[in-house]
Amino acid sequence: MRIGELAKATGASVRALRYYEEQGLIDSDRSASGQRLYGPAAVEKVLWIRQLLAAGLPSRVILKLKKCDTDGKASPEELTVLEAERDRIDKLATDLITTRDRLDHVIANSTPDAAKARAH
Amino acid sequence: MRIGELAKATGASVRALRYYEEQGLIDSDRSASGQRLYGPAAVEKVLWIRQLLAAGLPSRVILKLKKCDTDGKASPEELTVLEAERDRIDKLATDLITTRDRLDHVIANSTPDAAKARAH
DNA sequence: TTTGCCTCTGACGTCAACGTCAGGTTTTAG
DNA sequence: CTAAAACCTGACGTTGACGTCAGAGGCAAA
Repeated sequence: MRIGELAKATGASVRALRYYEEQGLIDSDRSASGQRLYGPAAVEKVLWIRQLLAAGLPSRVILKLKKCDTDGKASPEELTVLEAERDRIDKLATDLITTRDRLDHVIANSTPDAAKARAH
Repeated sequence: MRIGELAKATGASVRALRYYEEQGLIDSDRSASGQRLYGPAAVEKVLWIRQLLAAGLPSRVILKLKKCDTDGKASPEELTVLEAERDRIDKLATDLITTRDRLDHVIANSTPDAAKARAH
């Protein structure tokens, strides 16, 4: 598949895909004329990258992760970084839940028919 | 308390606190010479703001939220925005959990003593 | 072959949440 | 009284993940 098709399949923009390649996060074959060509496995890879980006991992760290993934091994320092990221994500997730709950509470108090509840 | 003390109490930098004020997220009294003075309640307010920022809410949205909080009511459109943010946070949190799990899996496979497991 | 869309490589623009520096005033410790 | 530390207002710098534009070439249909 070409880059436009991969973009549609993943939700990433064409620019984003070129950026990922520029950062070393994905690879591509090239046609005789220089156009990028991807196998079907690229879809999953890009989706995974986007999940990690959404989780706040910078592309440098995702690059480490990719090496671990392909090599099946990591240096102790890299491993430390990855574990730190995992813990950060974990804390972030639980913090987000409490934030959502508080936000929900504020919304409830701002909802018109909450006047009754407050009046009580 | 003055701005430096509030910074230490909240973990925010002095610059960040001035930025929050600039965006209308917090208020401050001023001393005769123009220095910012805060009541003890400011600590909680700032911590809440930081939670929301960490959750990815832009300051514009946090400003809406502040108005709802002080007024105890919101316009329907504002309410829609806030509910959308809540849902976004909710989805983000669950996505983060699955991302962490996948990341954990990769880490396990990259750990030296995982060779045994793979060899099996 | 011409039309219209896709793709290419630079390269500059953007945006939010601050960091940082300059140049000056204020507060506090000794 | 003085020096260090904290504070003030601008204003410019930074960072990451792209958006956007320019100029040139590639590809399928009619």
